[in-house]
Amino acid sequence: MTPQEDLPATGPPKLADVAARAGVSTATASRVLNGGNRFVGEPHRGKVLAAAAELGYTPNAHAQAVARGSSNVLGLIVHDVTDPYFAAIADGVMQQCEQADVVVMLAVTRRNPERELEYVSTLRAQRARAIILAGSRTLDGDRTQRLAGELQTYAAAGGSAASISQDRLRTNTVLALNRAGARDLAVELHRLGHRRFAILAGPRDLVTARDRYLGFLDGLTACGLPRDSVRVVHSDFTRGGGVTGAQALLAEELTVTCLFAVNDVMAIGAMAALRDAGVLVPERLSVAGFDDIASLRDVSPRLTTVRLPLEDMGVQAARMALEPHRSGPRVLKVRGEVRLRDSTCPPSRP
Amino acid sequence: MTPQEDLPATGPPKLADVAARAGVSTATASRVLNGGNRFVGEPHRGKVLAAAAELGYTPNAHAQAVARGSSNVLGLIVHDVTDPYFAAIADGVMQQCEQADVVVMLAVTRRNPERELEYVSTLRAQRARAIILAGSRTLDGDRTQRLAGELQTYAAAGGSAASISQDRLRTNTVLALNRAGARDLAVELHRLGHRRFAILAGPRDLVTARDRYLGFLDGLTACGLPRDSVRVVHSDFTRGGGVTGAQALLAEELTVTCLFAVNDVMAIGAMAALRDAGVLVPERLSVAGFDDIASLRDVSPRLTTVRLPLEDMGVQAARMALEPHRSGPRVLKVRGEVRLRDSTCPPSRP
DNA sequence: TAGGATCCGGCAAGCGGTTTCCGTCTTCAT
DNA sequence: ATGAAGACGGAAACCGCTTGCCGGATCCTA
Repeated sequence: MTPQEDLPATGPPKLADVAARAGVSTATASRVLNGGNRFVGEPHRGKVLAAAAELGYTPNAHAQAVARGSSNVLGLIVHDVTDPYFAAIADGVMQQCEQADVVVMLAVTRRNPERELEYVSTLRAQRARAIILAGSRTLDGDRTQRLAGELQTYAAAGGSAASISQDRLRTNTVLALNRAGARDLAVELHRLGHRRFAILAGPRDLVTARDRYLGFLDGLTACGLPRDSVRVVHSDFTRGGGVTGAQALLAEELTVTCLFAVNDVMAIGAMAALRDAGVLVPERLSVAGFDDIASLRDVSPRLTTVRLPLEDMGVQAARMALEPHRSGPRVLKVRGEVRLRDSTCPPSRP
Repeated sequence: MTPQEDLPATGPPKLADVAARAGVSTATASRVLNGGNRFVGEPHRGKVLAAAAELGYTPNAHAQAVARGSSNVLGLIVHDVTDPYFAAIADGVMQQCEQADVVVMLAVTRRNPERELEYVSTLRAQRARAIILAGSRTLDGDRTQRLAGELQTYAAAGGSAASISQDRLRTNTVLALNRAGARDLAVELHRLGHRRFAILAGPRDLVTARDRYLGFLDGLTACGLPRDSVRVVHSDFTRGGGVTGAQALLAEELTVTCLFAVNDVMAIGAMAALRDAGVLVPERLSVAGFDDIASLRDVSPRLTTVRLPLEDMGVQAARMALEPHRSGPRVLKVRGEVRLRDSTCPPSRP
């Protein structure tokens, strides 16, 4: 219990210190403490273990990484940890990593694509065993190409990657079928009797937002509604975006009966704005979101949405990324399920 | 844009490759690419940069860490990322780290104290530049001592740590004045007219829970209420704990007019249970929480709570941990502010 | 009892960088 | 012209750990 007693305060004890104290070579010490394959005879073995304990020795993971030529770090890049969507995914990823005895480095881009690129580079520098990118791609083809390129060289160098969202990066992907999910939702909402819709479509250049938006439109046109009868508002992909989007809608004469926000946090923001404006949900206006984030449990009215198994998507992505190398990139498609809840009902004035 | 063309696919390019291609020594290459202090003449400098770009060179952070004897990784240990409390703290920490050009490794304990210990060890192995522990200590003195010990040796080896919660680890701490905050809240609630209280006190051995619980009791007794007039229920420190705690309360004859849950997520769980049971909040029962997590914005009725500047606490902890070494551990106290909102009102049946 | 197989430690050569120290070449004042 | 002072590049010694290879001891078999 009394660590480093004879070290002259010169940083943490090293393997050599342990070896010296145990009266063996560093090779032997290394073998008993970390090396897996070879056995070491009992007299030595015990001494090394004792010495290590007395010194409070912890191997230098960096040194091990360089000596072994591999590390057990997985990099996870998300846009925003405080967003329950990413929190759920991160949770799944970390669960899987814990099982695989891998530690995760978390990077937060704050929705800045440039920073995403930077972080990939940083993680490459860490020689991360795998990199997972959660979060939608943008329509910026140039940047996507650069990112795909980074990932390609990373893969060429033995790393393995996975992305959660779109399969535009030529790498393993957990692909959410956003378009199909949104289409299903539109059909259900139409079946409920709605004919006049507004969409909080999120940013124009965010692929996830766009897919959901277009999918919803698909659904409506499939039901025979004219495409231009739908009121579309673009705003941020965040709660704040939901608020401002709803406010924009409220500023004009409100003739729609149903509002679709392309993700739950936007829907939540919208509902807050509607509440402030005294618009009743769902009586006056039905609202639906997308994702089914956990915090939905506690918003009222309970939000109609399309459920995505977020945590599991994180698990799957981690599994793909950690799995021994396969030939080509794999794509795992996950389909959302419509969950009709209290925030939607048949329109009052048909 | 055509990476590694002449390497025989032998992993990522190394400094030596760059140096060779540029026709200089590795020393020179190192100096232009990473070394900060010495200048390199233009002819060489340009060639090295070009070679590095052509090869797609990224320095091996592990090798750098071992050579330099230091790394730029900060370890952050939280109980649960999906809990908005920790998400907010993590967000603050990461903001600060980004500024300091430090990457963060996130570890999640799932509220298992043993795992906390493990992770400290792992982070020690990573030679993390700093370690931040967010999350309450337990009453388990033995374990706390072991943890403090780990941190001590870590500090002795040049690391610096910070904790967010209690100052029981003999290290830098952002200390939430839980007891005082809870006391203030109790006084306000008493002032509102409440005389019969129930407390969802969380786990018995969690210091944060205990402090808030005792503080609340302090406040009530200061107002002249007998300590044993208060109904106390112990359950998990989570939303689920709030649900079960409230259910336990509902199972008996409910005579209290006000319910205090020692954190917001528990309060939210409790409100859900109450809603399911048809108990109106606040008309029939006032409910209050603690923390003021961000997701409170969207629960209704809006929850009365004690506001803690979570994100800022994360920032401060990171700042402390990253700041050049000072003599002793610092303790930064932060006091919560009572926020009276819609979930509490004067009792109907006094 | 010889001879090979088997074990088990240690030596030392890396892993991919950084940095000290030294030598050469300028530059500039005297 | 000459010596001192810089400036700048390279050789090589690390950083802390792993691991291939070697050799001495022990064990087994014939």
